[in-house]
Amino acid sequence: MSLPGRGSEPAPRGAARRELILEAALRVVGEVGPDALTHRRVAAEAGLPLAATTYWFASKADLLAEAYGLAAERDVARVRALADELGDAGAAQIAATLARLVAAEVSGGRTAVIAAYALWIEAARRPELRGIERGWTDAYAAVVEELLVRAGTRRPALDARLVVAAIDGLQLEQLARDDPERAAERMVPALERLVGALIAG
Amino acid sequence: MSLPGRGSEPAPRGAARRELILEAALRVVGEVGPDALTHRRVAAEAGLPLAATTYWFASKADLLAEAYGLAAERDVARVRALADELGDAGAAQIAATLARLVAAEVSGGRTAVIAAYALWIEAARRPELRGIERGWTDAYAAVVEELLVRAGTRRPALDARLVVAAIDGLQLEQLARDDPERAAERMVPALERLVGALIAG
DNA sequence: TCCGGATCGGGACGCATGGCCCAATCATTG
DNA sequence: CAATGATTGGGCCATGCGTCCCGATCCGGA
Repeated sequence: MSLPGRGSEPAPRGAARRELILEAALRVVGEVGPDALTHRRVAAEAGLPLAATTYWFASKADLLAEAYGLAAERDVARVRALADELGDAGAAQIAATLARLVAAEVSGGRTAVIAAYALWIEAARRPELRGIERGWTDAYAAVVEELLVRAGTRRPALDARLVVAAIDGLQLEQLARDDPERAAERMVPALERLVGALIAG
Repeated sequence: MSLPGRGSEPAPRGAARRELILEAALRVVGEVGPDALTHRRVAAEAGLPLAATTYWFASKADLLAEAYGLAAERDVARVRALADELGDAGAAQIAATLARLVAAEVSGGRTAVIAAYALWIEAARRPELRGIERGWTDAYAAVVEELLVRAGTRRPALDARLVVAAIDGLQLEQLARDDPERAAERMVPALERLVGALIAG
């Protein structure tokens, strides 16, 4: 999304602001919702003057789309890092580690997770956002597929989609619970069961 | 939610309005989002005067909660009816039928499905709504569990949760696509694979 | 038939908030 | 030490909201 070019300039004074604003936007989306994404609120959340948001983003739609892309980028990077770490672990290991990652997101980064799904819903309503969502989901699935191949699946693509779908459903389930700290103990067995069954079959 | 007592009175003039308003509210939530749930908009959507919504519902929170309950009630009724129809079908049959049902929802009742997930997200933000969501998910899972037991699962509760999670994730995936009419052909193989693997293992 | 409470309808007030825009200010460069 | 572009502050105007109010209408019981 805003990847190309980053790092070339040392982010003088403005570019850093840009990211500050995007992060504030994600926080607002997570805490209140996309409809609350007003210039004023985002600026306040970022601790910046009102004009800062209108200055850096042409429209609210731009701001939303870029924030969406940033969230996707970061999330995919997180799984990819985990996949690289995992090396050639077994099925159970993979499932448990993956489950612990997503459970940690739901416990610790609750707002970010809520923002992710809120944006997903928004993409369902606005076609121009769907590309971002599909990119996110596909990239995520690609990493999972890689893991499942190492574990020995016979239907890599299909199984990866299933695992990703299950992760999303389980995360959603956890979001409606009051004890996020127990997310891991609920998700680990579920994913172990799922991956185990898929590998076996 | 509004189950008890329904059917006893023939829904005079007011009670019908009440439901009309709730349906309009769900439509608004699906099309625009929960933040757009204002008296004016809901009244307009229902084709009723502004005063109608304030008359029948004390607050927006009440309206939202009752609409949420209604959506849950109807959705669960739909799966239950399907489960009753299915009788003692095999695993593949169960998976395919279930997949076709949820695919049909995403194709035909897109707005309602979006509303369902939008409300779910809202429940993640507001603890007072979480009970409704858990009731919905649990009731749904109970029906699925019944089906899976008939199919011969060894881990009914866990597998039911997994199937429900996968359904949610897959529905969400479909919502971000532009060709909802193909939802069935994407969901049927996935659920068949999932249920097959779970039964086998 | 008549009555009183329930129900319905339209409108007006006051308030909060949003996007937009412009003039003032600041920082860096040449 | 200008000059140019980045940045900020704040005001303007429109929109939309919740709430309240009062009169019209309906309906079942006395």
